[in-house]
Amino acid sequence: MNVTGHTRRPASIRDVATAAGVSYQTVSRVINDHPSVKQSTRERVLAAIDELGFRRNASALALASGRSRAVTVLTANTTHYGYASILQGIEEAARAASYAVGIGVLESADEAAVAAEVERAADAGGGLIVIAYDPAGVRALGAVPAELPVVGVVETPAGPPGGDRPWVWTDDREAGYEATRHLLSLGHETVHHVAIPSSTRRTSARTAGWQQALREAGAPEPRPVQGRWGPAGGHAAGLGLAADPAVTAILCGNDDLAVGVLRALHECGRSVPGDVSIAGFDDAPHSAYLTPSLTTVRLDFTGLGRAAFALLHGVVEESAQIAPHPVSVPALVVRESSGPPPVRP
Amino acid sequence: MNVTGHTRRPASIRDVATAAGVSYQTVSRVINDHPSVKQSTRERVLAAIDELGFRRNASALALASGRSRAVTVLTANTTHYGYASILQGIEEAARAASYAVGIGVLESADEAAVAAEVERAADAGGGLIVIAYDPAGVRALGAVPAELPVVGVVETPAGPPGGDRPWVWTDDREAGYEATRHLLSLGHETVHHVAIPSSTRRTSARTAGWQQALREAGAPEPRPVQGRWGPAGGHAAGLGLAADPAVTAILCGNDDLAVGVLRALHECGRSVPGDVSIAGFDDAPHSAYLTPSLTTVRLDFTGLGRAAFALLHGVVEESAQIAPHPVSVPALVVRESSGPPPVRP
DNA sequence: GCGCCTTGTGTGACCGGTCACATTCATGCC
DNA sequence: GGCATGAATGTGACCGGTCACACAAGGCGC
Repeated sequence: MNVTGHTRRPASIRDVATAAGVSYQTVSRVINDHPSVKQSTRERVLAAIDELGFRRNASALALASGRSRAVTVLTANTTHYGYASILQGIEEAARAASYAVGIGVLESADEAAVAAEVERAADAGGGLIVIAYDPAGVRALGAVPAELPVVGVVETPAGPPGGDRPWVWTDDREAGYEATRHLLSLGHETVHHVAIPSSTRRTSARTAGWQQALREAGAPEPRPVQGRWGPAGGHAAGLGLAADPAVTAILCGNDDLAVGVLRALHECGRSVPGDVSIAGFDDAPHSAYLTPSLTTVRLDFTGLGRAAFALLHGVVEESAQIAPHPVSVPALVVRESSGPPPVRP
Repeated sequence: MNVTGHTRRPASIRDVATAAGVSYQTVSRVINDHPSVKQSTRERVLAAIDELGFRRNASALALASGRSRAVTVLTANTTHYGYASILQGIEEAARAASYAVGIGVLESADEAAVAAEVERAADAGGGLIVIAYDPAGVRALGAVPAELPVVGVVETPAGPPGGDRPWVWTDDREAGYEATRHLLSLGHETVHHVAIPSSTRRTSARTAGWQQALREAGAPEPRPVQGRWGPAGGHAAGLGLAADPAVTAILCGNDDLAVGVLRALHECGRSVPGDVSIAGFDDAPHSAYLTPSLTTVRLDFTGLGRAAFALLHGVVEESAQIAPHPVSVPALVVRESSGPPPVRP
């Protein structure tokens, strides 16, 4: 609450200049740490800056200098663990490079809605990072005008999504493969699968890895159950699988789904891992503390976010280029929820 | 990929103007939907805009018009359910008002670090929303220069945090009170408490509500166990409580902590709710699907975020003012994890 | 004692928009 | 027919910075 009551407009460098008895250019030199300013002058200007509460106008800076030092993240979700962690990684790296971080949520995968959101993000200026793990994200990545600097966080590097845009990725296919191999190695005849909503109309990379492992092992390939996001989706899908006594192992598209599946099995009186083994993806913070604790595949989302920013930074600043490769190998974490199948009667 | 190879600077309204054979002001009128532009002219300009891929420069717009239509959210965390949900609510409301949303993470509560982050956020222009649920956030709210438009999302409206800034809040104290009353009403002699890290040096509002309920009921007041964030913190705290046979009811500062406490009790062979009852806060998505499902207090974080933005919007645009009151009443959700205490031998 | 470089400072144009005002032309009214 | 009115468009200044360049004063070599 200032005493004057009405909000006066903030001080500009010219205000500071007159207050300090110098030209605006000298003020500009001071705030930019230009060497050739006399010490006494510098102090006078700094005093004026402090007194007037001068704050450099970001818009004017961006307009005049051309560089915006901003990145906007487009994502379909901000609350799911994986998405939130990627965002966190991006923010970390951006902060270190003193970039501003903006977010835009793709609430619907609808063509027009996505286009509008991309437009908004583009208007914000600066670079773009699009999390293209789902249809909305993939569509958004495709809708980004060609002249804008953009990096995609994608599920699979090959294939149409992303076009010729730079991208980063985690090896979700490998993760799915590893997890499935683990379950098969315990003696399960096959592994059922509750899939996350996929980025393409076909199947997610995780699902593809699962399929590959089954095929290599010569195991039967049950049809994957399409889950919605979140524990509720897992629960719904799990109720169906729990009713089938032939199901002894379930690979869940992420840990959230796994929570729902665990609950569904519990409700149907099937024990984990006694009757059914469960594995998830992501190693969310609570997964280790569930009962039973969850076997899962850990993916370095935060590192992925950092890599995405680093890549964008390289593109925008046209300096060091970073090779777009998987930033980390997925790590299988075996816990209580997976074990050998029940002995056949 | 444009054929020229080198990135040419984006088209401005003057480029569009010459291409369409009109003045730059006419272009400005077209992009602002000014009524008095001849239909044929408008079409000509729109065609030129389309052809040149013109995009209105956000910085120039903000600089010239004064209005920035941006809000920066300062928060200590983006992944915890409550924080993430508030952010989601803010984004939703901001998107509806076509505001850009920026985020700044307060990684440390250290005075200098917080000040630097506030500075960065202020530089970004536009309004600020500070989530002041923790020491870093409270400190940040206090460090915001007086002349900047800011709204705090606070734990308790009274008291020093926030100063005379506008704020929104959820009635965490009431939530703590309700949950404790519920547990007492089941017949527990008293309720133990694992607290979330508090916003002040004293106790969180949730803890205060718990205390009040115990006092009113004349129940003994055990010292609250200070937990860190997340399931790991809950687990550590839970191991201590699980060892004490006198403990029959535990109120956890949030659902994440509750997951850890549940696990700790399980490891110590104490059943829930048979031996010990558990309640949490927040009603996180997975809480309903845990085994046992978690009794908790639901708080409308998304609505809180929307309200925070609405308030800021009112402050910035100096139009409709919204009364800063609790946006929703906390709702107790009773599930499997709470029940009567075990019968004394 | 003159030119020359260095240090310190100021001036004008510019970034890409908006705003206030001026101008042109067609129309309606008396 | 003269004039006010309104629609359609253009001109100049301005927002708050940066950049390129000009310029004054002092130190140094010759």
